[in-house]
Amino acid sequence: MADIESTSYTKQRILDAAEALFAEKGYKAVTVREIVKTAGCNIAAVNYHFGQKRSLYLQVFEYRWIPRALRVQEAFRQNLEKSGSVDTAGIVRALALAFLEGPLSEEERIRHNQLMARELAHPSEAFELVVKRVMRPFIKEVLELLRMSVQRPMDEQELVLSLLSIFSQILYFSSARMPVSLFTGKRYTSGFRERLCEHIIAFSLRGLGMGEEGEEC
Amino acid sequence: MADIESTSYTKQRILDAAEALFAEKGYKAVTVREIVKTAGCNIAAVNYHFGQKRSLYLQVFEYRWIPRALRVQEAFRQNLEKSGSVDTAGIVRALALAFLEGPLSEEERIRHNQLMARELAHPSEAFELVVKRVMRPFIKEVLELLRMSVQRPMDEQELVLSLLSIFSQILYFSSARMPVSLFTGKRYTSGFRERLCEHIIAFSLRGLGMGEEGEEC
DNA sequence: GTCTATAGCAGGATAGAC
DNA sequence: GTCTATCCTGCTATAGAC
Repeated sequence: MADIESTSYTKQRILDAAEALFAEKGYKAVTVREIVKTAGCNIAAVNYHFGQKRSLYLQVFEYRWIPRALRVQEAFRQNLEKSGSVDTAGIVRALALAFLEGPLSEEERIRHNQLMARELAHPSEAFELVVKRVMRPFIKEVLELLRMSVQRPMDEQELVLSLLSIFSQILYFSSARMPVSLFTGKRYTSGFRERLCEHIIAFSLRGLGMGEEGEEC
Repeated sequence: MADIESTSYTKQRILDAAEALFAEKGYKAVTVREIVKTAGCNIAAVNYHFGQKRSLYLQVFEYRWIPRALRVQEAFRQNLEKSGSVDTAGIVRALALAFLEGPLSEEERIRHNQLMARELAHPSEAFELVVKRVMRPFIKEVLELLRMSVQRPMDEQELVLSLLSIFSQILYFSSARMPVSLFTGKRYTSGFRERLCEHIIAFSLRGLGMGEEGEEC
């Protein structure tokens, strides 16, 4: 991540274009021609910088997705620190805020979550990388925090499943925007996003068996 | 749906093969050649029966996905009837059971949910059809039931969002099997599926603000 | 490091025999 | 209604000039 920033500007443009297109349409549905057209360069540039389409896809994760995921994790830690007390409510709120309002622009967040939703549904080599470098350490970290804070008796498996329930909502509400808009009758304005965030926090906290506590965003 | 059963056997085989492949790989990633190879027929048969690839995709929804979704809805109603009292716990349980253990074979259910997950992430004309004929009426039906049964004061929007939270978990736990297995350390045996089902029911019931009630599957 | 040109192949779709 | 044979487009990937 340090050296890639010093490399060719064209390479950066290709990575950006590729990520946006892969997120929107999926690997197979995107053509290299489309990518270079968006990036404003020639088709041979992809081969020069990445060798082949597949390795471009993997490097999108390596140099774009993973660093961004680490920024989200860092935001979670900062949210937690700001909230002072490390209780369950604080953890869930810090999680939801980091993933739904966090350090990413709205566009970046959609791209980020869609790319992940695609890998979840159809894991590839990229997924292994993400599990190892991002998900496994983060899940471990959050589980440890939750384990200490949760009051109600709860075995390890229930804790893991509850965390996955929380992630499932975060992913759903940020990936499946169309059905959410359809059934709530609301467009994704910033006010509505805050409302969604509050809902996920409240629903999940109760789901974890914590009564109502702080409710402001 | 009545007349399609009387049509050519080849047409049925193509629909079956196409659905399985579209669910697994997505529209663009599947080739017509692959479909006819799986269906054991010739490539010209697709053109004869469906005109073009796109309309084959749409007819998969028309003649396979939608009828199956209606069977799941019917299972929900029967679950509800069996449970006797129409309280919130009964509704949530009937929902989760219909979608996660319901009338579909394990294979059918994965296919069904993956196809939906794909449409959610990238809605096409098929999604409009599904919204109109399946989702909108069903959401309306379940919302009405919930509205009558929920005790705690809850506005209409909160009710809709809570229902979506429940669906998000159902979809996640049946589509994202790999990460779920990874982080729980469990394979998707029938015992584990029951455990997941119980988790979703318990988490969602608490999420809706109902305390613990019946807990057997 | 970026381009043009092109090889080589796989895809969707169709014509026409049976 | 199902087949074989074929058209043509658009894809990835590379060779080679600049």
